[in-house]
Amino acid sequence: MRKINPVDFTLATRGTSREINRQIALTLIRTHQPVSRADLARLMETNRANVTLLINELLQEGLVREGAQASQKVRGRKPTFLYINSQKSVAVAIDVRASRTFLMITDAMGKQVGDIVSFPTKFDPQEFVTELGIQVRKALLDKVGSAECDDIGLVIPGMLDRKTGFVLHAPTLRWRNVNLLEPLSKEFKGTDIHLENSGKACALSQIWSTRGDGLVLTDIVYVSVSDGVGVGVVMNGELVRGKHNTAGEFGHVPLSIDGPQCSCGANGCWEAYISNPATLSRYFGRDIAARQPQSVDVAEFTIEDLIARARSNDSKALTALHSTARYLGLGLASIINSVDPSQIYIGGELTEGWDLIEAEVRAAIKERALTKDLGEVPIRIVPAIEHPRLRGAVALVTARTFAAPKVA
Amino acid sequence: MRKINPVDFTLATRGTSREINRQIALTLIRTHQPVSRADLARLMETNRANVTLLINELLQEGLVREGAQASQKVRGRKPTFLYINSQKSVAVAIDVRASRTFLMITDAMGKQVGDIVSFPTKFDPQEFVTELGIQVRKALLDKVGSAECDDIGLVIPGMLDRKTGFVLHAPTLRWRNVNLLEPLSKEFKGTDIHLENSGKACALSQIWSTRGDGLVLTDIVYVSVSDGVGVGVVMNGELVRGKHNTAGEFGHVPLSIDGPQCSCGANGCWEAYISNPATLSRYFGRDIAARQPQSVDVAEFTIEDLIARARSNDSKALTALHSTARYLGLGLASIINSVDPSQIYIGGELTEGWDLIEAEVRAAIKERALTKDLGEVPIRIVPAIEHPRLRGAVALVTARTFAAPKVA
DNA sequence: CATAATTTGTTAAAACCCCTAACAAAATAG
DNA sequence: CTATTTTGTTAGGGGTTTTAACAAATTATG
Repeated sequence: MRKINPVDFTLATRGTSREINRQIALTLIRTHQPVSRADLARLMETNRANVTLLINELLQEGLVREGAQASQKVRGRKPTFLYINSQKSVAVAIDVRASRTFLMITDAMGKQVGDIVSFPTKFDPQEFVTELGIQVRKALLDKVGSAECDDIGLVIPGMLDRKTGFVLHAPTLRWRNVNLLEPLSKEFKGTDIHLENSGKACALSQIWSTRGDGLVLTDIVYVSVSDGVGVGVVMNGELVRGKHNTAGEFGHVPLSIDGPQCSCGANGCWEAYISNPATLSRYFGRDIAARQPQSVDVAEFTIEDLIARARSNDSKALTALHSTARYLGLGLASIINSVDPSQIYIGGELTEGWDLIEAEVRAAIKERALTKDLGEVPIRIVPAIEHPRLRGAVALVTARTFAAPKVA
Repeated sequence: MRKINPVDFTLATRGTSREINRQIALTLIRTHQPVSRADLARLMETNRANVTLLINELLQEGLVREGAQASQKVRGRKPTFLYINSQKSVAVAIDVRASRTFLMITDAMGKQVGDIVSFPTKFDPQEFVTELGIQVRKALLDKVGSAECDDIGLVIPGMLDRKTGFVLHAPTLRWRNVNLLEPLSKEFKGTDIHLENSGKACALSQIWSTRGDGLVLTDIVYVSVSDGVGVGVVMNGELVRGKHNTAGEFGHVPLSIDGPQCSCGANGCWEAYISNPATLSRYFGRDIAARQPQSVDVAEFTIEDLIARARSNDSKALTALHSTARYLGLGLASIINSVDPSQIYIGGELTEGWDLIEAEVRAAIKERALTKDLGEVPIRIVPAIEHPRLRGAVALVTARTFAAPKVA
């Protein structure tokens, strides 16, 4: 039950029905492929005639392709299978982080092409874009034989204004009010560029992922625990961006307003309890607020090292992790009580020690969850190997081609 | 950019375009009335022919009526004005509270008919429904001359399952797992009954209200401070309900996990700092957790009394209010950081002393808001005289008739 | 005051789309 | 080989937007 916006609506025209059904057909081919026209007609609960017309249009546009005829055991004419034409376009997914920038080439379906490449992130925005241009073109030539691509999805760990393409604030990159879209558009002429905060993009990628095709969730939360804490929320099948595209900053909701100081200036933010630096500080007995600005090139003791020590019976390490686990759970309870999601996804280095902390996390959640149901929200760990942020960057692109048309 | 749900979508049929444009026309008549067909054609950026056809249908259904011809100063044929036919149906809005139950008769536009009546709330669900039936029919006979109504919108201060119509937990009513929909359906045969949590309904009513017709907000938060703290969130023009319809419980997000005990059992919930009992306890120096179960019929010292004392230079009262103001702002900051709304609405008895606390609230918000924009979110006070919960109950009904059709 | 100009609202026909029904194509069962 | 079944296409009916033309109604103007 959405309200129609009386100053920004979309009238239905002669082509609207076609547009809607076209996207539904695309969605169903994407989630059910390989699939025949007759199958689609059954899935869509319409007639084959309608499907034929829809598919002819999609074939002509090159969005869909026909495959080999299937052999089935029942009698009757063999169906011709349909697939999303993944050769239709080439996209580049880019994950910008403080240490390195990662990139990956994908086809129109968002399937990875070739391996992931990475390079050190340059902190000067202009230099960064120039370097990115070189690396992207090199990767494209390597993997698809042409330096051209149709779409770029880029995620950064920070807040940004999607209308202007400005990075408002990315603490770890030390970017503030940086116009990123303009130089990118100049560097990559003729390609559509989609920017998003990495936490939001990760949340997007989870509702757009096609694994476990039966399961369809429209209300989920993605929590990324790393140097900071990023959160993305999807409600009613749509990413929650808020008025300034800064929604989802649960990382700065306090556990205790008198708690340790956070990098944002306030006290007792969730992030100040559970970020990797917070956990490490707890282990070393340091004051979190007093920590030096991180030097990127110096190999430091990492959270992975801490987890390793905890596994080899370093009781101090395990205690530090358990503290983090408890605070993680208490903060998750706030998210759960306020958002009531169907599922929570957790990413970040911390998840490699999930078996050590799961019980603590769950106990803390139940301690504050308002109802039994809320206390039992399923939590799925997203391992680093799945490259969730790159998947998020991909989702920025795929969402465009498969999303529901704007109507009413 | 909403994802199409591949297991629950709505195909466009022959009538879909009409359905969409019909609702758009209704919405525009509602927000711009009185309005002519020619005006509508301009607003909708379509031709007058299309509007004529749409309106003819709406006239026949009785949803729209023609008014007098307007005299305008330009030359040309006089336009005939169109209006929403508010006599089309009768609705009853019901606000159930621990002390009393309020009800109001409205027309199809949601306009109040007659005055608001109230009666003591019976705590036994069956008795409550029986009493409600008597009162509603009496009010209907009084105000519209017939005991029949088309829709009932009912809000309660608690969590409920909208699918089954069960009240999961309404602390102040002492209802737990009460089947409310079934006895209501029996009592009011042939009328559509819409139940909702009062905080959510209040949020709904704010996006559906037509005052200040230019202003259209799609991301708002309603915070109700009373015996407890209720919050409703609207994102992307749609109410956020979550998986179990329990989303929005920001009242139980902690300010300090070691803070005072809350009625929910956890410690340091926002509600435990800013609810009316919390403020009163602070004034009397009582421990909040130790307070006796409230006896309803005993006239107690209320928050209004406290505000009155603060106005007459009772410094202790003012201090208590200022503390509440600060905690209110700190909690609002959490909501602002996580939701990034265009506007926040605050209702409840506390708002009668808003002039005394506004500065403190704003300062506390800015203290924790992540960006300058977020610190400056507009806040609008909803005075009790507007009867926000009854307005919310009305919105449950009006939203149905004017909402965008489900498509794709 | 007659006529031109302008605006509103309606009607007829064209274009587009879904939907039913019939049919051709292609495969299996008997 | 024939009947049966399934797939995919084509033709026509009905609903909807859209264009174009027109009647109705009012004001401006010479």
